[in-house]
Amino acid sequence: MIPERYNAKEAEPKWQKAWSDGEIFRTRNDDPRPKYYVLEMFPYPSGRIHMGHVRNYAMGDVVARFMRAKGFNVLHPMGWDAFGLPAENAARDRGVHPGAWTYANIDAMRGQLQSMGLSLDWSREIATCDPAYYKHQQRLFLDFLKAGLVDRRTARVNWDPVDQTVLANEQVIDGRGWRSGAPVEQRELTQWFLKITDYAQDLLDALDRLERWPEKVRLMQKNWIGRSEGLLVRFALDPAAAPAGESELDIYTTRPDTLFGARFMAVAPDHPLARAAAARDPALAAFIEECRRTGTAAEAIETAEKLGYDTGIRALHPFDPDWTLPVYVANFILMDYGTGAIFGCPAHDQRDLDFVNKYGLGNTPVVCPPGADPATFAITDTAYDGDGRLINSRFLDGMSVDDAKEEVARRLERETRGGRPVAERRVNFRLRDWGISRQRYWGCPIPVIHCEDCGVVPVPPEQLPVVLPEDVSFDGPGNPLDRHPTWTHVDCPRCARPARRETDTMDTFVDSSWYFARFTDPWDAAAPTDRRAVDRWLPVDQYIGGIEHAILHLLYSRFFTRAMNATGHSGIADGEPFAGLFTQGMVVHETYRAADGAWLMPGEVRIDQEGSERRAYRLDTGAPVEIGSIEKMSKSKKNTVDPDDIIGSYGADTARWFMLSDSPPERDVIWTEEGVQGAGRFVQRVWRLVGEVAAIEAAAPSAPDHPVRRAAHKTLAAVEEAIEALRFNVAVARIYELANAVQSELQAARLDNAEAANAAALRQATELLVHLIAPMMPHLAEECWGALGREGLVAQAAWPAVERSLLVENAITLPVQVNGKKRADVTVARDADQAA
RNA sequence: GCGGCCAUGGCGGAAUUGGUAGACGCGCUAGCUUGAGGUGCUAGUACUGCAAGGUGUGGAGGUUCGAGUCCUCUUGGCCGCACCA
Repeated sequence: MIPERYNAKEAEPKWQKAWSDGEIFRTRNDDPRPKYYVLEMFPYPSGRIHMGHVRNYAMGDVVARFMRAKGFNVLHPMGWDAFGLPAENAARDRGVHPGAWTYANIDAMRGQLQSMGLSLDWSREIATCDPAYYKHQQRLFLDFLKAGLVDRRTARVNWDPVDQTVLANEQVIDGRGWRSGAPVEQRELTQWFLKITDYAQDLLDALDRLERWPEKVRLMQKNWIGRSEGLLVRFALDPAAAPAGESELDIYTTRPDTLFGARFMAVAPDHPLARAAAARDPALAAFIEECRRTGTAAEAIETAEKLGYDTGIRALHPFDPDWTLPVYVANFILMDYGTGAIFGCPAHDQRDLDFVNKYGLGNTPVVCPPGADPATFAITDTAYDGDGRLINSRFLDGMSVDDAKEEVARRLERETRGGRPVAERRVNFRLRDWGISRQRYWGCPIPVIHCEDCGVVPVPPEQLPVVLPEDVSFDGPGNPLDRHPTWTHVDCPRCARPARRETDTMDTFVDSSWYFARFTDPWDAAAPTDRRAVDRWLPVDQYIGGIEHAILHLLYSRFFTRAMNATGHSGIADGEPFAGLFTQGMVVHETYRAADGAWLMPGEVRIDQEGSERRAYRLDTGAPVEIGSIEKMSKSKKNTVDPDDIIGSYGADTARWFMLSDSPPERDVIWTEEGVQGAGRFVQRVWRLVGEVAAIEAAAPSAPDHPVRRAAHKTLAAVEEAIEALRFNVAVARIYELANAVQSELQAARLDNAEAANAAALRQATELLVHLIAPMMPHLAEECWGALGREGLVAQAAWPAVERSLLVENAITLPVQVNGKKRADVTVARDADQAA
């Protein structure tokens, strides 16, 4: 006897236990079936999962369960991106050790994920803060060091004054720290770098081959790598005014064609020539100091005037030694792009034009736009950067921009000064090396030792891991490791004399740059990876996560797999970690605001539908509440919904189903109470249908081409296609259609007094329906599977095969159009040969 | 400023990729049923019109027998980068 209502609260833990007891999601590396690796970005253990996680993991689980049913050996693991600053903040604010805080959070979140019924192989669980994990990361670091992929150098770095740490360029957003939001300062520090620029060209080229990546992400990475082709030109300096030892100024330009439009030279405030000149000119030194203070914040840059200081140094034009150009130090020249120096051509570069207009240096147009009169063409406030014919440029006159570029390059390449060519063609990248030093405690220690005599000495591999000390205090500012009384003191592995441990830890993005590789054999204690496992499993076939990692994590990981290939830790084809990438949209929700302006949580308001009007009232006082805009769920706007509450009241299947329905997965999904209720109604409707179908006696075999069988197989084909394309909302809609078809047929059958052929067809269609919902609502599917009298677990059942013959209609209805308007339908019988 | 994406009913969206626009869900309307745990069922729901019909995928053109889909221009919204020489 089947109870009337489906009880998710009882059913879900029951099936979760059945899956777990049967170890049916445990993946073996020696399984001979074709592999499929599906991975969702692992979470930071903040303490609670949020709806974004539910959406992300629901999608991944559909793919995992579907591919498993399709006969693949599916790897679907989960872990924790467990190092990071919030743990230290918790330690400081609440006096709990970062490790204890982190592991408590992991335990809580693991329980939440398990309540979602995800088909994860928990035996492969890893946490990046576990010495058993970061030990291997330290090993990778040492091997990268040996291979020349690590650099230690003094560099001007982004310093976050609030978090008291260095940030990578990628972690500075609009001139502010990505976590603290504080304006970033520039500081000179000795830092560890991973030489991602070694792979700039390859990282760029391979993007074109990542066909299953969103175009948007590929483009963002392309722009971030920022390749340009140009000319490095060595300008001679007028010896009369040059500082001692300085005879040349190297500039990089992508517009050598405009060389005859040059009006000035400019160098960055940090440029060696600027420093040399400042040494003999206190006013210049003061100007440079002023530039430094302006900072790099977006607002500062936008409002900043172009400022320059004439050093008195003069550069000689490469085509005319009698033509001298003043050398300025200018605040808008970046030291870390090109050579940190430019030649200014005001007529064809807006920044240069702004600059000359301020300092009265004038301009000479050298490119005449098509249609303009070369005799009268003049530039005043707007630089012209388009195509055209060269003018005022001696031997270049009349040439196109491209021809002129080529001509200048050809001539200057041939000329030499001091045994070197005056110019060289250069490919330049915007991408900088990845600074990984962080002055924090809760991160992976960089495994090197500083010895006064031997310099920087790597920790011998057999001494790994360098484990974080437990007894640290978070009272003072800066890095607690620096203040540790004993941990820093260590003997030099080379000369055995007292030495000092490196106290910088690695950027947490290092941790997440190879975890997907570790999942392939997380038990290996001897090495970061087992070559057979990692080469077999990687690349990840389908990676799913948020667009916010379009550059940071996804670029670093692409670098890491290349570096691992180079150091023998992997042999991944093309060096690419993720063959397929999907970036899912956010979960958004209405906001509610009380009369006093305070935000209210969804649980604090009651929504009334008054005709077509929706009105909100406070639950406690009944006072009217303003319904605000729909925004990303956030604590500050209080428009969050707790997954625990939803799973507790509706069940995980309802939450999963709603997350997958409604919006296309790459777009934002609006979480609504009505929508969840709709999903909950469907759960009950499926259960009722299954119950009624199961109760009907199927006396005779089904007519093979019964309409409901036809509908079921059409749906099967459509859902399969939709899941493969990750179009879960379409798959959901097709399943609704099938449920409607089954329900109609059931009613028809009841009216016919349960005609036998219908009953068998109905049963088959209903079984297909259960197969179809299984990847999305796995618990309900198991319950229905049993109710239909099927043995075993639907989670282990093979995906049904589409009967192709049922997809072809015997009769075709054709619209008859006249002048593009439908005027009639004509139904014709399909040719029997074609129908087969 | 540069680059990209998007635009379809009251809402989220679908459209076999150039072939009946609005599937499916939400909401709403009417009726029946149920009556204490998120009911169920039936019918309707792009706009306009009593109807036949007409109009309709942000706007304007174009290609085509046929355009939500392709091309050109344009408007609005969202996102990324941004003194990159």
